Amino acid sequence: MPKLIDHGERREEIASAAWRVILRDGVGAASVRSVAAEAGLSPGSLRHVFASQSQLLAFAMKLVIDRADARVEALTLRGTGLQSAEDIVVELLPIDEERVIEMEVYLALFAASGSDPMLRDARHDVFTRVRNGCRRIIYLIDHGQNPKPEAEIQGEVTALHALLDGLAAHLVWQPTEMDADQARGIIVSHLRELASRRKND
Amino acid sequence: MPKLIDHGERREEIASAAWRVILRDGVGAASVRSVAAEAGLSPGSLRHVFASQSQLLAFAMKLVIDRADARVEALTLRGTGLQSAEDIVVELLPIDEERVIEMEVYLALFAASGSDPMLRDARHDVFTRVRNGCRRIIYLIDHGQNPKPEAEIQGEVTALHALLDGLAAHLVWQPTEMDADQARGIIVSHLRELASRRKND
DNA sequence: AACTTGATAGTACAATTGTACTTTTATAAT
DNA sequence: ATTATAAAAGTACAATTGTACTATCAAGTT
Repeated sequence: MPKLIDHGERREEIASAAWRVILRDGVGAASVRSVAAEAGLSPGSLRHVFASQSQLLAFAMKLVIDRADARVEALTLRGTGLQSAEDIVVELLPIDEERVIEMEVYLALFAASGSDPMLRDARHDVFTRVRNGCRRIIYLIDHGQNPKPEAEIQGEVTALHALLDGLAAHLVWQPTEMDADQARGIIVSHLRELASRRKND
Repeated sequence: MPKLIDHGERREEIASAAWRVILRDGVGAASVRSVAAEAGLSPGSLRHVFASQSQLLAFAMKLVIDRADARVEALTLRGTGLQSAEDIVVELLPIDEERVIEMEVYLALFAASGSDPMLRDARHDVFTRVRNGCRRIIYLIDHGQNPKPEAEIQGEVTALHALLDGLAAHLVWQPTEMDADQARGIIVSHLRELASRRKND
């Protein structure tokens, strides 16, 4: 029997090396060679784990959401639905360096996914998971209220998702014009207005 | 004296060829050669007009906003501030094919601008122009109301801008999950709530 | 008609890319 | 100790890249 390697772990190592390259030099520079060098591997070794560049980048994209999911799951939720919703949403914003890195990679790969079938699949998967997170948040706010028609809930989920991604994009791409406190304030007041509107009707 | 060419017009021709390439094959495929071929020119000719690839892509990015600006300027504004604001915002959303194309190019270049100095400048310029458009919209809604503290207006401008870009991104990247009517509805109800909140206090 | 000069075409080159392939190394079962 | 085999390294190759360069074309001034 030969040497055996934990493929899952190795994949994460390589993907995080890809993150570093994307952060430093952009998606365009994330070639098989440069990522392999960043990970301290030979291109041949990398190819042993990821059969193609698309696979590598798709994995790197999904890893972003895995990490965010893990952080949200680890949250101990506070009292009211609104408070918990705020905690979750804030966790999804790129408010510290670690989260900025993740978000930058997320957006770069999203925008670069173009027509590559593998990246398109990953993009759709990631989009759906974030959308579901937004749905959970809206349900949390709804908790204890009169149930609303599904169509209205859909609209609110969609709006929250768009606002969240827009804020994230601005935080990453124009940090001089948007800072974490501002973004947090916008999201929190959006949720509060939503909750108070619910109470009033 | 030799043949003289309208450089401005030629630049727009080449930039729109670049748009087509970016749409068809993604930003990564927008090489000097492929864009030249799409425009029916030789790479040498293209280089005569754009000294580098960065210049070409930066120009292509700014052209998107020039077009959108022109459309907004051409609008004959309707009655109340709120109605006009709605007209403008809707004009900025990618609701038909022409606008989808523009937005796709806008986002692709935005995300690819990474650390290229020329693209960074163009990105900042474009961001500022959209931000100013949002400011104009908020002022339109404010029109005739009690003037609000500047800080509050800033927050509303920032939020509107983020929501707008987020909706645009989803329309372009996940058209199956977000359609033009939905996006328009979200933006319009956002503006209406904003206006009614103004009236109440 | 000759010429000047911008516009265009074409070619060349070094660098980098994704992928395929072969060789070497290391480890666990026999 | 031998061996089977996964992992890693290394090499090769065709294709594409940005840019530089030279040659050709065309138009308007003289």
